[in-house]
Amino acid sequence: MTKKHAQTCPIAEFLNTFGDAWTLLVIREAFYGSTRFGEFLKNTGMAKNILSNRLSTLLDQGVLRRVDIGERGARYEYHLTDKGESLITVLVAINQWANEQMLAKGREAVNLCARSSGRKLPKLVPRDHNGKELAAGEILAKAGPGASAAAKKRINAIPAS
Amino acid sequence: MTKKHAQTCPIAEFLNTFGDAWTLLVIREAFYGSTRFGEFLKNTGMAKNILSNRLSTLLDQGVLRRVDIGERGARYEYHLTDKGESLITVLVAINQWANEQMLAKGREAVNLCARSSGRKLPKLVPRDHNGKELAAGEILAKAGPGASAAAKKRINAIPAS
DNA sequence: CAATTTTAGTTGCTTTTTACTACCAAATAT
DNA sequence: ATATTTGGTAGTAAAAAGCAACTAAAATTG
Repeated sequence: MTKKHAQTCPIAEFLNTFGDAWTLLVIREAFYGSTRFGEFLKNTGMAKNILSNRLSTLLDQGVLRRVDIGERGARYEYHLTDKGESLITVLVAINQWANEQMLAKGREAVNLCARSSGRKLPKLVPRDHNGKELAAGEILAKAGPGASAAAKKRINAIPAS
Repeated sequence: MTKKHAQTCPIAEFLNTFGDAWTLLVIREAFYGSTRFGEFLKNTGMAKNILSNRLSTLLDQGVLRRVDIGERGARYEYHLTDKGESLITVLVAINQWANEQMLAKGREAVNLCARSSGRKLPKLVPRDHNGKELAAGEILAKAGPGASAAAKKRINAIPAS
């Protein structure tokens, strides 16, 4: 990414770190259990310098942490932090969406399942406080306390219905 | 993005279309109600040629559709298709994650709310079939019918516990 | 309806990023 | 002690992003 988004918007903020072709694949691999540089390399197929660069920013962002496992010197493993583990919801949402919308019916590539039961996870759906499913049109963005003046203006320009 | 991921993995598949700094911002804007080229341009801050390129691929992917609103000739609006609208879950997941993990406490920039009640959406969480919340470690990836041989091998290499 | 302005791009150029290959130092294995 | 693996860095060519200028068609306006 050549320039950072200046917008104070969670989506833009997210894209500043994850808005490229590889970073989420590294996260996927971390969830799959990869910890070593070479594992990430092999399982994603990315170039070494790109992986090196992405690992750095993920460390900087506190999404991964580096553990020294060297017996007679430095040798590292990369592990998800709590912040990183909390990305599971995003990964599940993307996995389910792409399985359903990008792959042919009955041709899901990877299903996420509960370890205990082995059953496929039920589909994540936005709901209101009463548990009622919400369609996209029933959801409204509201500026929060951290929104910039520009963001507030933009958000408030959205018709309330 | 300079090369497409070859992996048959929903995350990789998703990244082939959305793995860049701008595409999800265009989707965000579509949810916020932008429909015209100029609106997307102004509200995202992206370059014209990049927007043009991204709109094309989103049309190709069936995420957006183009509606001719010209009175005496062609003039277009871009609208989310059903496929596009179903991205709402991904957007909600990202919005909630970034609000919580990337912005300072109490400094949320944009909260997604139910239109009917005005209340903030409850946090999306992966659950099992009984509605029990699942931590990242309680979720397991399983190869589906569409997985390539390589993907199957990779997925099956993940320890079942 | 003629002239002006706006919209929605496209084109060409420069800068930045990616992809690829070669190289290297430290850690580990033999 | 030597060989091999691991985890990078450096250099370079190709691709993509960013930016400004240009354009054609549509909409507005007088």
